[in-house]
Amino acid sequence: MDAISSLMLQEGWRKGPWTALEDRLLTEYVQQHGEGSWNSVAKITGLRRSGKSCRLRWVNYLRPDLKRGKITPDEETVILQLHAMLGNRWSAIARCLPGRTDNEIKNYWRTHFKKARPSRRARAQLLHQYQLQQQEQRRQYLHLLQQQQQQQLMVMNQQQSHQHQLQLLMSQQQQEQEQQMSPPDQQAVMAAMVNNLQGTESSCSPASTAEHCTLPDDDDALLWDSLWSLVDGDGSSGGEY
DNA sequence: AACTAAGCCAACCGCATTTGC
DNA sequence: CGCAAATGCGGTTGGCTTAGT
Repeated sequence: MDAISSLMLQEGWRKGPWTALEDRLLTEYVQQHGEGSWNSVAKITGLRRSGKSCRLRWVNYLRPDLKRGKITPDEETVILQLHAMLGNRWSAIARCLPGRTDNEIKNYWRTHFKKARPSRRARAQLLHQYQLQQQEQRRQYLHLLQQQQQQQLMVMNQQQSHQHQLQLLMSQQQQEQEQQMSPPDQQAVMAAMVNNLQGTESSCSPASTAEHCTLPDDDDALLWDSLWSLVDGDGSSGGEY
């Protein structure tokens, strides 16, 4: 362990507002080493800031591509629309607004659009309403799930009967061919049948069904958000208390 | 002028996820 | 595969500024 590291461990990390010198050291570090490896900033530059703190300072304040100044009406519209769709997924919203940070958007939304904290009684009422709403939404979700499972079942049944038909045709074809047809003809017939089958299945094949009917595994929250906005109709129900 | 409340924003904290070993 | 470290994310806090009384 070098002298700087042991000193930092003894004295602990610096907190609070960043000074111009600290900003300069961090900026120079990023210019030389690129973004990332934030924990080595302190070791290399002597900054007494944690990696987390350095990353935050860079991402929210020092990055050269940041847009300064107030949020424009256009940006505000985007924020509102995306928040209605995504909820409090500030980083996802920020990715759609180049030059704006998740922190900036979060702060903007909270100061401009977040509802004032209601009274205790109002909160109790809201909680009750929310619980009822959740029950209803779960019920609707389960209903959708059932519908989806039924659809998948139908598709599987269809496939099975297609396969059965195919097997029948193939055995018939084999018998006929053994009696009269030449190999090239058989191949052509088989190809036609497979094509035919694929054509009927193309709109509801297992793969495409899975792709269209299920939602991304990695994003269960999105599933609920989507369902909620469907159920809500106006899509503006992202109540946050 | 002094005080207070509200608005605003930078920074911190804790937790979740990703990555490297 | 399991663990620790690094990174990312959303919620919260604290302090400065401004507007209102």
